[in-house]
Amino acid sequence: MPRPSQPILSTAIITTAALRAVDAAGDFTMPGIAEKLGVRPSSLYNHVSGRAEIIELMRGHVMAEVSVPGERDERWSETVTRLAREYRRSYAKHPRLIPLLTSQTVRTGVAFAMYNALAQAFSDGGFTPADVLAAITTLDSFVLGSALDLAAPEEVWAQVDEANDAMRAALATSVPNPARADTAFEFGLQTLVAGWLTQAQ
Amino acid sequence: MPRPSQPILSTAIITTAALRAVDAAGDFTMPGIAEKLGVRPSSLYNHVSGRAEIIELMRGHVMAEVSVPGERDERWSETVTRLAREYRRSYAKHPRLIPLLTSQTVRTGVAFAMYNALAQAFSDGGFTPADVLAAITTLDSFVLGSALDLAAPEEVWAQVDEANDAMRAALATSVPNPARADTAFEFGLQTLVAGWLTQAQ
DNA sequence: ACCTGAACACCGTTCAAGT
DNA sequence: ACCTGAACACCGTTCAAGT
Repeated sequence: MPRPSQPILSTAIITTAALRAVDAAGDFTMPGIAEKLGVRPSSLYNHVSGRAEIIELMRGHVMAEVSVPGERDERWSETVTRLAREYRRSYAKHPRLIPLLTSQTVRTGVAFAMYNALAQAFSDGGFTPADVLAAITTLDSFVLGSALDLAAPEEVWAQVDEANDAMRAALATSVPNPARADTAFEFGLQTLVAGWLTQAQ
Repeated sequence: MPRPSQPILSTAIITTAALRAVDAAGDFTMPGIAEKLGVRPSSLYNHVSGRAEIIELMRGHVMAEVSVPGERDERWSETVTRLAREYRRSYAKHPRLIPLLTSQTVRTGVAFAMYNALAQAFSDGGFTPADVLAAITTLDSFVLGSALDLAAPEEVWAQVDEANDAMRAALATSVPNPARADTAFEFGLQTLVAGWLTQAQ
């Protein structure tokens, strides 16, 4: 059947298949998702330009899940906190995707609604435009780094024999992922917000 | 010449060649570095188990450049600041390597001296063991995320037409990488330290 | 111990051929 | 417009053969 009357593929279908493969195996291949979709690898090129575009489609899919709240009656720092949690939560749904996204950082499209909301919040907090940009970048780095932590294996903090007393005590408190990663993210977010509140006076 | 009396290769030589390729092209291949070294791809396997080990060797090379200071007469927060800068500086030497390191986060070996020093500093600051672990994880996420930012292309903050007023003003302050990334890192580090000082009372 | 040469399975991508 | 089949260049890895 060279060409069905009804198209079998679409960018959405390809994106979903690729995301499923990444969730399951940590990576995807063109032949792999083609097989899952009952199609030949070359068929994919009728809908996407190549592997790179599929990665960008997955990035867009994740970003589209970030819901940016409208105006609310709350302090700017509470807005930042909520946006940060929401941002990270969308990454957390597909932890193994994050490493694939890091080879090319792109801040465009859907995500811009969130950047705008963050800019407004920091601006409300009294930050100068230059500091607004720096603060957003900080949050971005922190959220991305934290998301990478989610995909990390259990034994990230091994090598206890090399630890000093302070580090050994810290390691003794550790619990399995993703609970540890969650706790660490919340603590770090509190640190950042406390810092911004200080900087904003 | 099937086998020279003096070995041509070593893990160090292979690591350096791979690092050079990553710096230049953002990636490396087995045939690629073999050619640079005037050798056949299969020869590499006499010294490394494969591509994955070469990546770990590069990680080790970068981590080995992190110099951890001995005891000094300074506040714990100053120790943390200095370690964070040093940590990030070692990453910054090979920005394009960072994406290759993110598919598998490992905190072992050489880096442990730094983690120990950080644990001691936060412990001196009065943090509980659980919070020490969280604080180190926060710093780790932030430094890694910031390092990724270094490898980002210039037009990371494009799409100005979608920006609201606050975001537009922030973008107007932007300067080329890596100056922007440097500024953002320093601002973020100040935020974190201010936050930790607040949390530590 | 260490480099070579040949081989294998696999990948991403292209493109003319079909409907 | 969209799927197929064949083809290409390339990759990572293995392994017997050489010294």
